[in-house]
Amino acid sequence: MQIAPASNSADGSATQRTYLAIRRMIVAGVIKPGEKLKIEQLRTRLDTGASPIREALSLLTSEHLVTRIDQRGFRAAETSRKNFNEILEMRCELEEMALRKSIGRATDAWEEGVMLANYRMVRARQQGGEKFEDLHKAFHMALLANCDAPILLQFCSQLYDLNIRYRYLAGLALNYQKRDVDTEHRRIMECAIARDADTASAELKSHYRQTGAFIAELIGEDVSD
Amino acid sequence: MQIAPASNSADGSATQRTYLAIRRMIVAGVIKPGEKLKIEQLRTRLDTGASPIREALSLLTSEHLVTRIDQRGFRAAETSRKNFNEILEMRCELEEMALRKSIGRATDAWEEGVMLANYRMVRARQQGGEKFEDLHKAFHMALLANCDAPILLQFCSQLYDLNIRYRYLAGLALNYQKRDVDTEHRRIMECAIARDADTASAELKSHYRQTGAFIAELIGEDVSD
DNA sequence: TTCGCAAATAATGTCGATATTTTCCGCGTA
DNA sequence: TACGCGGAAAATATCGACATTATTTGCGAA
Repeated sequence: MQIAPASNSADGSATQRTYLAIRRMIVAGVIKPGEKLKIEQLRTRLDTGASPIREALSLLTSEHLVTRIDQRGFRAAETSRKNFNEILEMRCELEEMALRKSIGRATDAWEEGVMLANYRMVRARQQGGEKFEDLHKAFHMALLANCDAPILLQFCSQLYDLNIRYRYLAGLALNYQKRDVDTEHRRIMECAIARDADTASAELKSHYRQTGAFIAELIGEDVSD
Repeated sequence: MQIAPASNSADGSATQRTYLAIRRMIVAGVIKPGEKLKIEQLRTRLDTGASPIREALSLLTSEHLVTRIDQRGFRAAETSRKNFNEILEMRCELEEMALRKSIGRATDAWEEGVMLANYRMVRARQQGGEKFEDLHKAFHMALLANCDAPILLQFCSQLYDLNIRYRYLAGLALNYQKRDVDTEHRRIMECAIARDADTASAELKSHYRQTGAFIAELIGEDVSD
């Protein structure tokens, strides 16, 4: 098995770097919901021209992290409880689909990939580095990676980022330690590797909904849904 | 009820126009799968600068209509039977979700919107204009429009375009007349308006799968899935 | 003839400048 | 004081030009 290195972020074109940088800032809450994204401002901040920024923002618009109003520029997407609920629900539906497919086509290589991703994630938490969140996503994506449905996979990835944004905004990277999240992850992984799609799906959704319920409370905002 | 005009395509920024123009060309098969999309070429063809084209292509990349290889430019996305099957399946799943939500929240205004969209679509076919395909999409989207889940709706819209591309490539805008598609549409609409979510979903999926099976055959290509 | 290397060609990606549009501010009027 | 109308300032969107990278072409050697 070819072990992939832990993704370099310094490579690639200016557009790619800019895209990743802005996305990171929005997801991590450095840029707040609704905040204006001025080209000039980003230009100096990221030390690049207008074109890469514009392209990056266009991409982010497709991903619902940025909204665009014609002739009036870009803004970080607004957040709302309703939006959060939709993301959570969609995630449960689509990840279940992907997980079942993944398990249905299980191979040794996939198993190993999941195992490795879990190991890296757990280690990162113990070491307390900043890498944890990326590896957390990598673990969840590794579970789905075998589904052989690129579009579905991309939807899941997108929804993951939208969801994690709320976690950052709620400011509870810490809260994780209270629940025994490592155990939850291990249970999901073990069910998946044991080819038990029903239990794995149930555990996965429960995992998401527990975190989800907690965050939903913190969002304040009365609005209906 | 406010009756919306049948969408102007000449308005908006250069980026918007460019985006719509290129998307239309790819979806309609004027640009073939895998074809190189040279900036210079598009620049003269659409009479605009490089920036709007680049932005438009970035957007289309997110929608799986264009692929990008770093430092090597853009190409129209490849097609394959496997890709088609994924699109079809995703569409059935997601549109069912959206339709059920839409019906669950049914209102008079929504009913009227569906009715109107159907009327316009049927009329366009009879008159044989080029507007039919747009109005066909408008009808299907009208069914889902009430779901109150913007992300889901966008996924459906995206998948619709990906799917219809295969119909164009198979070259059977005509084939439609053989089956009584108007009746299928009417049945779906009537079930939806009658708040019968189960039957409506079943009819909708059957509608897609009938067309889908027909197209899948025409794709040739042996490949596994 | 075929292969590989190197120059020429072409295309991408990026930058800085400009025209157009929006936004902000202050002034005059009811 | 409140309102609306300009005009100034700022920001967006777009263009044309340039640097960098890929691709093709042609030449020489095995």
